Amino acid sequence: MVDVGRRRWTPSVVRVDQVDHGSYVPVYQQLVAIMKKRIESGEFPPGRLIPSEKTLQQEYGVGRDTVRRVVEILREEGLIFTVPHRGSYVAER
Amino acid sequence: MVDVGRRRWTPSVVRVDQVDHGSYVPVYQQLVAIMKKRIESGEFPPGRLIPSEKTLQQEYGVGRDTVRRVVEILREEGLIFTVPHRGSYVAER
DNA sequence: CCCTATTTGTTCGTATGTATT
DNA sequence: AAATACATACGAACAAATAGG
Repeated sequence: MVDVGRRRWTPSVVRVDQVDHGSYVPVYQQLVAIMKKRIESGEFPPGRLIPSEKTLQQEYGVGRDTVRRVVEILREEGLIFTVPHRGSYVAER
Repeated sequence: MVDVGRRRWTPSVVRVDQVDHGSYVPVYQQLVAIMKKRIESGEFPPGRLIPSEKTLQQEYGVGRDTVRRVVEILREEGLIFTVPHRGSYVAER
């Protein structure tokens, strides 16, 4: 449970396994957090392909712009590496 | 473009045109002037693609809003023409 | 060799939010 | 109020590389 901020009503705390379009926190930042969790949880071990951009778009109901930004950030932080036209793999350790 | 001298092997010129965010002149107007100069100098001859919006954003450290306005002005003045999903080309003169 | 599907790369189109001057 | 400017976010179109049959 993480406080992602909200606009009008309560919880003030929500699950972060889905994106909240009404949050003050940008969608791409929420998705970065989600993907980090999925990677660190071991769901995607080192060497494993993460879902394609298209899959991620559908899974989270976000645009490609957003997904590509998320992937770019994960890559910059060294969590994954991308092979053009093949996909993005989880980096070692 | 300014002669910075002190170099045997040419370019002999270096781009010093950068946007001044502290100026009273709006950033978009500064960038319009810069791009006009780049086009008229022959850096981008007729038929040549000018840098993409994203590239321009990065090169000059400005927002997309600003870049799009610049491109729109150059287009209205007939210096370039834009092909959707391809880019903007320098017009024949 | 060819055809097709998948996937990332790149670009412009459009709209909204936020802040500052 | 209006202009300026950056950030976020969704679409759409097409290219190019890859893999498989």
